[in-house]
Amino acid sequence: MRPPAVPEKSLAPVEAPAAVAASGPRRRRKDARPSELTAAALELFVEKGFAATRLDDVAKRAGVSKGTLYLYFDSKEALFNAAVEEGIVPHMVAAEERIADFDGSAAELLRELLFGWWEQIGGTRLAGIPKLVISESRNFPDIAQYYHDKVIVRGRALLRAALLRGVASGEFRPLDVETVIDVIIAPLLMLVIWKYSLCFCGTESDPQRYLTTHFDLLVRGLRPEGSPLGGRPEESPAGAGSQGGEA
Amino acid sequence: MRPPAVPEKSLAPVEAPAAVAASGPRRRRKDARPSELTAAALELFVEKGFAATRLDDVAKRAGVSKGTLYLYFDSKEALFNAAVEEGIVPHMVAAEERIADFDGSAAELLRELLFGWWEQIGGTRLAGIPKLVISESRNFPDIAQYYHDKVIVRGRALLRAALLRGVASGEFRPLDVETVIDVIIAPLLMLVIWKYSLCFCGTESDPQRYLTTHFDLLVRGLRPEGSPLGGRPEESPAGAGSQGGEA
DNA sequence: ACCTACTGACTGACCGGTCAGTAATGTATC
DNA sequence: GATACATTACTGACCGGTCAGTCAGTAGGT
Repeated sequence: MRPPAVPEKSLAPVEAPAAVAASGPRRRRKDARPSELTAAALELFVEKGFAATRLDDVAKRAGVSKGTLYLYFDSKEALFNAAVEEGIVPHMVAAEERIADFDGSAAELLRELLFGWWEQIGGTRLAGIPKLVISESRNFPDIAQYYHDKVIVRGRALLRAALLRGVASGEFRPLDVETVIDVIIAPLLMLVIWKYSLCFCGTESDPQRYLTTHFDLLVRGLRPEGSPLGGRPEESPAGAGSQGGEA
Repeated sequence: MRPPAVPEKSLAPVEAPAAVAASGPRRRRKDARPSELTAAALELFVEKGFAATRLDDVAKRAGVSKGTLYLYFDSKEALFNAAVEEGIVPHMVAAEERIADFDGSAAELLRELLFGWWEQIGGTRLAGIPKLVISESRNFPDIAQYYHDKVIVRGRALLRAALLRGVASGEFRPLDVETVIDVIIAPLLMLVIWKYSLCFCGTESDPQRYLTTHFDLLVRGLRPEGSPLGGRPEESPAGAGSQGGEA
């Protein structure tokens, strides 16, 4: 009836269980399993979306069977929650700690936030999470709410602190702070969304230049009327190597 | 066997066939059907995503049965394509025409592009399309490619023209034009994505202020060193009513 | 021998897609 | 203006494949 040997080798030629391959024959991994599963799930959810991701594929990518998945998670949705949560929270905490004891100008703090975000989130595989949340938030409002509370609110707080510091010191002009925060965040999100959605489209200017241009436009736009470009001297005209891109 | 009168009234209590309701008993609508169906499909695809949208629901919302749907479209994917295409192309053409015979400063042209986009796309139900494309592009690369060719490329061309005009006239400093385009577009896309994904989260600063802040930051960031704020006098400090928003 | 992590065949619901049938409308004939 | 036939827009029960979730059973560890 069914092939006796070669249990699942014939299928899954591409997505071999990368995370697990070298860990002995197979069994006895109760402690490591959940994170292996959430990691595999996160990849596939980002890639295909929630509804189009099959749990068989998640299990296969983690190197186990679907049954095992249900030993650790009650449902597909629970797995989804766990994958998002596990991916996010530790990094938010880390970011807050890094920023807490930062001393420097407001522009430098802003720069640290932007490029630090790229180092820790935007440039890693975690960058798929925003796209995932955006895609699925209508179907999973609680995920969106969780993401909002645990990521958006806290991220905005970090930016708000930097902006208010700049305004207080006179480094920035008076601002509609909350709206400026939106305008700062948007290009960051688009950067990762682009990467996970339309990346193939050729127009792939490198993120460093993109971030630099964004930061440069920003500090020029924020400083008071007639004020010179402050900050470190070594990053002088920044962002614009005159005519960089593909015209 | 089936209820003779009240053909499908009992179902669909919420999503009544709004577009069709008042058009006589029901039949003989061959010409109007396709656009009714694509409109219903677009709404549901935006709302739930492609995979999670059921064709029964699309048909129900358009006030017909699923069978009828297959008289006009070969498959779910064909419906998806048609919905996206029908929603987009006419508006791109219109935008290009409106811009073609625009005379004014580069900043004014930029302003026209931003706010015109909001009038024609961002503020309408078409705004759901970018979210849809982003969510599904991995699963439907041809849709993404189509969107890229017919919307992104042409939209970028409009912005490019405005920026190059400004650089040529000295109104803007020399720029990494392509990257600046990215930075201009990103907040626009995020505005509509936000609306269709995380809108419930309370932080709903109105789009007009958001666009104004974005535009204001932009022209300040783009103008050459030491240049005064040009453009119309009546929009003087713009974007920042000092401390507008919440907190 | 017992435990326990794990398996994978199974099921039941769901949904894309089909098609035989139905009811309006149009048209021909008287 | 009525009756019969033809056409066409549409219906909804049905089918087959897919997949989330289950559970009796297996195999490694102790």
